[in-house]
Amino acid sequence: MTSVLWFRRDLRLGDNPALLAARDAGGDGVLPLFVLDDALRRPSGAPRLAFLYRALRALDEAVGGRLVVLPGPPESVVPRVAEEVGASSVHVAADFGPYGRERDGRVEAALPGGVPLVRTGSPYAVAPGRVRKDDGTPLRVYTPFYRAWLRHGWRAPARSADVSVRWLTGVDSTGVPADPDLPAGLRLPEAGEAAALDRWAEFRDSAVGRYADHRDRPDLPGTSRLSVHLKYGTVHPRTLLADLSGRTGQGAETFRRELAWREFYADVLWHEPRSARECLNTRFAALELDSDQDRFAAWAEGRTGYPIVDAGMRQLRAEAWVHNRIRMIVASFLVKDLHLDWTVGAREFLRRLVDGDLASNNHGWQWVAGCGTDASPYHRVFNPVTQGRKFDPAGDYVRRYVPELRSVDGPAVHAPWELPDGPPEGYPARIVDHAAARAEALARYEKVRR
DNA sequence: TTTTGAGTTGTTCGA
DNA sequence: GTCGAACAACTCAAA
Repeated sequence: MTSVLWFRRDLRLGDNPALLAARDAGGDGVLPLFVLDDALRRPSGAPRLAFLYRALRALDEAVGGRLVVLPGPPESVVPRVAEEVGASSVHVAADFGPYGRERDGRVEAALPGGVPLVRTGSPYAVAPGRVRKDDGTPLRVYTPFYRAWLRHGWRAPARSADVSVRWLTGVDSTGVPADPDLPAGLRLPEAGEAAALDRWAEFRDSAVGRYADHRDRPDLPGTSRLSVHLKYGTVHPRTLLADLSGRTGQGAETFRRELAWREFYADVLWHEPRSARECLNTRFAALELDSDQDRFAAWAEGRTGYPIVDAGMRQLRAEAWVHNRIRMIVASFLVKDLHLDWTVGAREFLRRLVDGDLASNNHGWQWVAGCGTDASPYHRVFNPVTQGRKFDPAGDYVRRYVPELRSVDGPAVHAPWELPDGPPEGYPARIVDHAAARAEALARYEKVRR
């Protein structure tokens, strides 16, 4: 008996229940497969593709160079490979995204008779759809979800790292593609399972204790930087949660809540797949939007004249990653100051971010736009200067990414138009007046409210 | 069924 | 400079 283990976004061997299922079903060997699906490759930006390819190379090494990588539509590649090796089953970690669910349905239907697509585990500690209220309906507010999620609990990590699997060969592979062209100077985090575990160990042993205090500070290295590893499954959240269990303290608790946000948004998306592309709260379809391309370009290229916004958007292009606090600030600026459609900003993020995840990204944007799970406070408009002074108190973050402002010392960098000598040469003037833009946003939201 | 309490991440104004 | 209240109701969760 042989089986196929079809990797998707679970590019690791440790704590991998689908791997154990594949091994148990395929006593004579398991064929490790990755399908280069154009439907996923096309919308992913170069940073994400490069990271994916590097994670695949690490995985290939971990399976002794036997990873079969093939381009094409999964519904033709997977059945063909299954037939070629005479597999009696195909194993995956379940995918809960709108595209993945539909794709897996197609693959399932295309497999030869008697060969099941076996879904074991998921990229989440608790699979989307499992956490429910007593009456069986899903939760739409984060805090009650978090409590129910904790009550529900999760399995201990699967001990698959040391499991010996006989990896099959004999199927031709095109191999992992070369990295796409990356923006000059872009440095990506190291990919692969070992790198993920290293990163986690470093965070767990040093920064997690300070996480509650430092996680909001873009000028400090206070966050885990694990988002990209969770995105590609080079580490499973269950592994992190197990490691945290028994740890008291605000830092561990806050980090656990952040992991739960990821699970919450995946759950929301599972129940309402349309929320990937439109407001969860349909009333906001009537919100009056602008579509000024010049303003969008100024935002995307980091020349709005608001230092913290420009620093954030330049970091996005330079590093394919941005601190969450900064994501909120630049998102708020696009939505509330420029009155542009959140979906346009969400798409730009997904294209640029190495960790871009549909559920987390698009629901995060909806939180900022006020049309997602967070019910009401539409009057919450981020002030880019106040946010800068509060979360980048010395101005170090801004100066790191905006060279034109490096001559300005201290927090004065957050409002260069107030400098006695005026703003430094070369730094753009503000494209909008925040106070006026805020009033305009409140007026537009007020109309939708009724 | 009804009622009550609560809700990640904010800003501004006036005392 | 600091602090609390107002923003504006509304929806969701749970008793």
